[in-house]
Amino acid sequence: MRATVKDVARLANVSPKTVSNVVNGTVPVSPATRERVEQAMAQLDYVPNFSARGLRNGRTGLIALALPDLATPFSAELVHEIVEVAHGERLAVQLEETGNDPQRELELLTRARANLVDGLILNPVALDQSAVAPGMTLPPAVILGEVQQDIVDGVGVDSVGGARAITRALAEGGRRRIAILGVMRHVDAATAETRTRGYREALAELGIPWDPELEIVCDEWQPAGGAAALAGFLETHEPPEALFCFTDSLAYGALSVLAAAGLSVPGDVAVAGFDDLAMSPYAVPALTSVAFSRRHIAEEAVRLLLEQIDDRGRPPRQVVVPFEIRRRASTG
Amino acid sequence: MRATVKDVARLANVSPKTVSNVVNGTVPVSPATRERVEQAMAQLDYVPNFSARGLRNGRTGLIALALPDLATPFSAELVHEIVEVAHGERLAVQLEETGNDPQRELELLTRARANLVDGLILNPVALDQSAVAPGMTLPPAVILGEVQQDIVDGVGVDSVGGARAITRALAEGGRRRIAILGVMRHVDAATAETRTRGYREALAELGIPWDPELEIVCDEWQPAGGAAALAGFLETHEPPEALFCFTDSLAYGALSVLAAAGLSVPGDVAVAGFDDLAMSPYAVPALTSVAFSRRHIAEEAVRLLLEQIDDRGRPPRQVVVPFEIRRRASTG
DNA sequence: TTGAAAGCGTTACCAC
DNA sequence: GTGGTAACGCTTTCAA
Repeated sequence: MRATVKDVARLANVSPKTVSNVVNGTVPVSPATRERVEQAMAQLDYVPNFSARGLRNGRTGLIALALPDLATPFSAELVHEIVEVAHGERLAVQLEETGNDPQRELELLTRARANLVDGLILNPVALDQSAVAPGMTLPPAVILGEVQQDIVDGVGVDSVGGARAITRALAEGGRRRIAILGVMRHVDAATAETRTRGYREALAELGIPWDPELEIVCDEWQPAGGAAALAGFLETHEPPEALFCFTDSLAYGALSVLAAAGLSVPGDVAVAGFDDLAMSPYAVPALTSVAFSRRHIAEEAVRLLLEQIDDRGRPPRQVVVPFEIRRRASTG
Repeated sequence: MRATVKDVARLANVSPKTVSNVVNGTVPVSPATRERVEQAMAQLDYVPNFSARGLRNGRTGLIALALPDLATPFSAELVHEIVEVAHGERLAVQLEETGNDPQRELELLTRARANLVDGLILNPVALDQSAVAPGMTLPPAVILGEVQQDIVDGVGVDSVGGARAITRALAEGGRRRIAILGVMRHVDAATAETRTRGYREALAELGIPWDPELEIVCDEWQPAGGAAALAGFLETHEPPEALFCFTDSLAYGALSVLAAAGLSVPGDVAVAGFDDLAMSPYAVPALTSVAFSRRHIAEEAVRLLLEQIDDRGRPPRQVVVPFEIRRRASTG
């Protein structure tokens, strides 16, 4: 059986309260007592019971991270940073997968495993504003991605700006037939919308007429989905001069299809992505992308969450992290 | 303030125990009572307090998953499957990152956050047998990867067999100068050792003399590490006819370097990996790899863990999941 | 600076 | 089938 505060207290000849004081370090304890208690803890291999602590003071030291698809490289990079940052704040991270299901997203946000986790970092895909009624009491939560919920804290990239900048970068070599890959039809995805908007704004600024044919639909933002969508496009259309893929994962699929079709990148088609995944410099050819710091996002998200936990009802706040274009071989 | 069993009981005119019975469904409850209680729960938006439940019955419904590096695509695929399988067993997953630190691995395994999680799935890199003394009482734990701990449950692939099979596959076209990428020098990594062993066994079977020069050292199993190691090799050696990379991530780095060096794959060098990541079919060229089911691993790991939780002290068990060679363009 | 007692929300045990 | 009571391990009063 595992040792409890009582066991430690008995062995150290103190009261349970004193043991607690030593463990938590809030109240000063005399060095001699502290020494005795610490020795007793070591001897009994004492580990605090987090359930009991959580029950007593309403905090578990656990936060939940909910992402639509955990299997992607992007999720991995984000999870990694959030776990690391949370660890630095002595928080553990519990993982949830929402699978693009708005119902599941909403459920987490409202009911939550409300009493197991202190707060929630959520990357919703299809959660729309109206779902969260203003009256509801929400758990401390931070939304990742496009800012659409002004009721909750949010952290996101400037998707419109990034899309505009990368579209302009693709146009630099004089290319004007610029396509995008990743427009969503069946899902109401804010990220796809904002990136489309940035693309269109760039076209307007460049004086390039908008051609709806060049907005390639792809509901699955994975290499397989991107490959299938682009392959379908090439069956009925001339290749574009440039292609902006809404994520690097989509771009990998695109590069694969272009290589198979005997089209050279960037000779025939310049290709760019968004996210700048860790492996994008090692794509063939190395992929130009819109980069932003996952660490930065993680830090802001955890910080905002802790602020909310400490001060419920503080007004919601939005943070936008900056992006940067990384030019590599895929755009020449 | 959040509703408790007492609030629900009062509203439904029953005792707290009855509410508990309804929630847990172990003891039969009359339909009428059940109806009243469920209505009261809905009305009060009742959510059970997991800390209290955990304190009371010694189970939290949380398991920990500890991986060396969460940022890799492989981790993402594994995490995804384990979270899904655990979810099916009504378990939540808490994530830990060990960063190849044996100290951290050992700490998790022995002390653990012992009272917050019911069990632990651990993918150790450098944990050696001797670290875990036979006398220690360990929490329920399952080790992922090479079977080296016969004190604990384990789930792994047949790394030796996979490495041998892929080496033989690389030799099929008559190639005899076959190199490997991913041998570890600074880390005592079981996976690297077993894959090296499989490679050497295949060479012996094929009658190909062993050349230590062709065992390329690379301590970092990422595209960047693989690229750097292979680039260094090519500076002082002729290119091999075939290259077995110990993971697909390493292979991505290798493909990138070979393309930059103007070497064709598979024309000049056939390349194969291990893991068969989701994006490997979309590498340029599509990557041949040793495949195994992450889902299978997840199912076995969670199953073994649950068995242990239900029956502490049952003798440790080892599971080996099968592999399969997936031939793609990178080997012709 | 330390001790005693109460209570967090839940469920197991035992009565009815 | 249902209700009381006690206990899980911890921390927060309040006293000394």
